[in-house]
Amino acid sequence: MFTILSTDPNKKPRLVSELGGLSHTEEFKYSKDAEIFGEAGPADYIYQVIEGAVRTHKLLSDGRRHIGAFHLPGDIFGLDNGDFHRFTAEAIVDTALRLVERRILERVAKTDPTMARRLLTMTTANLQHVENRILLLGRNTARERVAAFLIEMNGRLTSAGVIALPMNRRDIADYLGLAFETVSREFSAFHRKGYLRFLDPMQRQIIVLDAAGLTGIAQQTSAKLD
Amino acid sequence: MFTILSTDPNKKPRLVSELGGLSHTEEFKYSKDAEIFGEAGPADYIYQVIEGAVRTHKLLSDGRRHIGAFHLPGDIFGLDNGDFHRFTAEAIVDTALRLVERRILERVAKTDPTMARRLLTMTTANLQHVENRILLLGRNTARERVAAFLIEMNGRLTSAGVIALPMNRRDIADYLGLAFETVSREFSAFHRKGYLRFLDPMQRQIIVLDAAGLTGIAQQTSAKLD
DNA sequence: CGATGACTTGAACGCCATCAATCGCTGTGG
DNA sequence: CCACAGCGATTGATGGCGTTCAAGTCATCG
Repeated sequence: MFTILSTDPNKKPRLVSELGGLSHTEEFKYSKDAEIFGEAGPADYIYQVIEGAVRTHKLLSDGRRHIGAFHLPGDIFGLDNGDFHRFTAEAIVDTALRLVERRILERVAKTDPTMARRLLTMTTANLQHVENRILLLGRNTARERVAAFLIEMNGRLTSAGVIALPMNRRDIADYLGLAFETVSREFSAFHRKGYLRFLDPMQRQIIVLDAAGLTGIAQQTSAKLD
Repeated sequence: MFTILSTDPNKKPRLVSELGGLSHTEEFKYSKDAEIFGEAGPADYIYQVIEGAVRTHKLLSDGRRHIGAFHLPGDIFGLDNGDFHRFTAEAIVDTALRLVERRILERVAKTDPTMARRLLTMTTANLQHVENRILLLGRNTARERVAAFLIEMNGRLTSAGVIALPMNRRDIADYLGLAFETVSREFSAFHRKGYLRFLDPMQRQIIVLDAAGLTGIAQQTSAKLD
């Protein structure tokens, strides 16, 4: 499932610094589609993406899937503030993660209000992300949702002006509460309008030619999804 | 807008006890539709409902309204963990609230990890509520949403077996992401099926005759909305 | 008693899900 | 090395659910 990589503490120290210079971080690698933790499983660690991408999801009783979030390099996830995870986490592509034991955080937070403050800040950021997504899912059309998604990704994983989507259309659909065909159709529509250019045949490498156009469509409900 | 009522610290002490025996709580009364605080206004207080009901909402640029939550007697709201509120809060009916100054909480939390822990717990509860609502709004039909709403309210504001809804159909619609006519139609459908009985002509006093039936419709996405 | 607001109900349209066909790329085994 | 299977994506056709527009009822209030 995963293999120990290293315990190098300063390859990408954002997590460590944000969480107060903790030692005892470990690195693991997960191959594509590997499960990182399961819904209702014990929440023993929190995670930071070093390389790759992660999706967290819930399965509904009728088989439908809800993707709660995509986690990209630098992002921290798995902080559920409970003994059990509320989502399942999987690697979207081959992924390297840094792990921190949750009980260490808990222990530190018990006596250190600064650490407690950091945990609260992270949870609040999480809450705001989810509140924004409620607006999107509750009130917006398919076109608006896809536009908002593209804007979000344009801000989060663009390198050299190119969005390199790690996830497939179905993942996006389950994130936006749409059928994957609808996502595909809206991508095509934006392409036809000249808002997007595709670089590869699978159309996951995307250049946003008209960000203002997309923003105009995504409108009100704020594109600040993280 | 509002009037000072009293500073009696032990009329409904849940907030006080949960937040660690703070003094300096005050009571205020708000009349129907009065604004308690505005979106992006300074978050100087947190609030507990003593009597009545409160809705928190956001307005979108095109006039659509999203209701984030209903707050009923005993509920605490306004804890945004930032300097500004992310929602507007209004009294749905004549309402009495207890107020606690946020800077007092902040000061206490700065040195007391237990208080910090309580704030985190409340924020996490908030987060879970919102996550459940995302499932509802992202993936469920109108029928399922209304059923889930009725189950939620049946758990939260039933007295003597009767749900006495303080909010109108439009409020419910904006909470569930539906048109108010659709809410009305689903209420009627449940009534026809024998799941509900209405006690008043405006049909806000409701007896749930078949909770299992409603639960069966609300299904998977968990009815535990608080 | 006319006006207003809350709610219900009907009719028609439109968005999006569903079902289905097709295309292109990738990888695998004969 | 090529045929074929399988996956990801696009595109088309169709139908249903929920919105929108509209009318009508009932209760409350000035």
